[in-house]
Amino acid sequence: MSVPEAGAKPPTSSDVARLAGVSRSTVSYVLNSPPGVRVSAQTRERVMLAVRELGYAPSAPARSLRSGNSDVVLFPLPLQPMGQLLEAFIDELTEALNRHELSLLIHADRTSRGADAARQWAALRPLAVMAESNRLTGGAVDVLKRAGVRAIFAWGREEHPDVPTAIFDNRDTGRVAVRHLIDRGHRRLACLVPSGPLAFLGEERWAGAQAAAEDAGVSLRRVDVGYVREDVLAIVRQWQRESEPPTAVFAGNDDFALMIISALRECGWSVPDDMAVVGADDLPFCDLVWPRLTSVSMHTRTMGSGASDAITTLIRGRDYRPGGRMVVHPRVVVRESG
Amino acid sequence: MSVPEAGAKPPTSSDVARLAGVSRSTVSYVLNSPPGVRVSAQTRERVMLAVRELGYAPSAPARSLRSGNSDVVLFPLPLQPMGQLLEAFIDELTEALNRHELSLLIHADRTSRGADAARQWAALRPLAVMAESNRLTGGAVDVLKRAGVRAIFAWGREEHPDVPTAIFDNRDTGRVAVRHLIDRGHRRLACLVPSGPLAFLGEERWAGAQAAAEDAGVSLRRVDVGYVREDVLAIVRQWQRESEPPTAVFAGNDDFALMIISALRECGWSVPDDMAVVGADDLPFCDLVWPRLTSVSMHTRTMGSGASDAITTLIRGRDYRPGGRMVVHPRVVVRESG
DNA sequence: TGTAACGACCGACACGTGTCAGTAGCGCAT
DNA sequence: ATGCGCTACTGACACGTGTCGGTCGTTACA
Repeated sequence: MSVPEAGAKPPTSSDVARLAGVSRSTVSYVLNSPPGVRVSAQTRERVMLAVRELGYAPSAPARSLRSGNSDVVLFPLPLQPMGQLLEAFIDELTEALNRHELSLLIHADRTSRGADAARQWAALRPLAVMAESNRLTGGAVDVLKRAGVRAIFAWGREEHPDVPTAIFDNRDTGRVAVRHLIDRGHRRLACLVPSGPLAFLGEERWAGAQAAAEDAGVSLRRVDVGYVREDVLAIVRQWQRESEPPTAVFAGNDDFALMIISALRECGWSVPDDMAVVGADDLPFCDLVWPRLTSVSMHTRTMGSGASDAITTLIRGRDYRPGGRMVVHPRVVVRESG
Repeated sequence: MSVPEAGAKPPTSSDVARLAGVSRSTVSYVLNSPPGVRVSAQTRERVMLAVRELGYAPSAPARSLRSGNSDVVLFPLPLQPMGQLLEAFIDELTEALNRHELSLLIHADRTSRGADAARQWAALRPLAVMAESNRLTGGAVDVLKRAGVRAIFAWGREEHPDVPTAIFDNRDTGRVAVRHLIDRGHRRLACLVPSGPLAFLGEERWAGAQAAAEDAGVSLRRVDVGYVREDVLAIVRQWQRESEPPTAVFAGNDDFALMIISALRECGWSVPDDMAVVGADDLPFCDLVWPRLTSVSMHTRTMGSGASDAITTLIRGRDYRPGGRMVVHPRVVVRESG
């Protein structure tokens, strides 16, 4: 067994056939064992031996050229903004797909969208594509369908008009958070709306929070705030000067919940007695701080396997029926802070 | 322009050629414009029009079958444990590779390793593979080399014997943290060693911390601790009963730093006056809490572009020379907590 | 008028695989 | 002796692409 050089030419099934003293077709039959084909035990063994000897791996490009598509589920992912939230989702999706002999491929590019992006994705001839909803615009779906992609899914905050969408509706997040606080008896509420790269998240959560407050006839004030500690401290100082400050705050996300709790204690207020605080995202540290942080969780893990089911169904049976609407229902994980 | 069905057969360059009234070769020349080939402007335009009309995207499998390899840099990634730390690294790597017309593909499978895994990766015929060091065992490297992979890299905590490795040495992390505390004048130190899924990280950081303390002749105690809040509280209570408790603690990671700061204040101690605290990983919340959290940062972003440079160098020029050793030097980001 | 050079395009091949149709060998019933 | 069915295998084709060599028409020059 000679030492291979990097960049060498890969061994082909012809090499294996030659070494095993059989035809190339036989090699293919041994490796794929299609229904209704018999190969004698000793031939099979000779082939497998040659495979191992050469370190042969069938060329995925060639197979998918031949078969028309691959075993790839493509997940174009902008890693930047959604990192923590999507991790469990991807994790579960991966495992579920692996169980079906499919492999998840995460294509990490953040730049392209629309038809251009679709052409890039289509070039890989994947079985399925699960893309962010707002990147599937301007004919992107058509390009993918034309390219033979069997299942097209969207995920994100907006439902896609033509494609089943896994909806992370952040209005719901705001809604359940505020409803929880109202159920706890609070009547004067505040909602932090963070600026910065994830501002859109804050806006949506605010919208849901506002709706919930209106429904219940409870006062809710909007507080815009930058992603720095001093802003949060200023807000608390302001509240301290008021005669009727809020008694509970939905912080918009866990980072801000952490900040505002720190700020409150810095100013001598206690949580949750003087002020209840609810975060969102259910990050790991929610369980690790004093007081433990009540937060809104999207059980994205469950959703991962759900998405996998949908994908495999669409791939196997070929009735492609848009309109399935998977909504992630957020729920409040009640801890000590509110 | 008819409505395409999902699962349709993708258009080929022959379709484009037919529609444009030229030969297939001409289509290929228009799309790739190889050196020394001329195509008239009007022909070119007719072809491009047909391309758009059909939504044609050249089949990546077919191209890489023809050319022998793809434009893919494969990154087999177990998303689970390293999430936050790797995010910036991947982010930067993606952008750097995109600049070279290469695309990063993250293959999310956690199960396989060694030669089996290598065969799976090799099947894609990628240009380069950047895998976790401890998965490149048992002939995996040979399989990849045999499969024509031009550049093989490892990343992780151990240097790979045969392959350039990007080393995240967590002993260094412990070392710089403790050295920082010593420089600040502390002489009685503690180091938290977390249990749980990331225990190995804690062990390495502890090893480095211990070495730094020994070098300086300073006392450092090891404190094993579970990933729950109560353990941390118990530790602080224990310290309060001692006559000469530590004056500074390296918490092992940012989560524990957060916990121990909370616990300390719960018990009436102030940070950093009564106890200095240093975390590690430099998570986003370090800047958002009171007091701001001093932490050890690995500037993985820089490393991403470094890795990209190495990869492209190895791919373009074909002199493959193992032994390059990229070490990520951690550095202390000094804030208020210690 | 002959021919050389050149621009613009085309035909044919190879890449590695899966699979269909076919064949050689053999036992067995007619 | 002939035909049939079965096992175990092989030969040949198609998948979609990039590229080499070749051809056809036009222009330039002697």
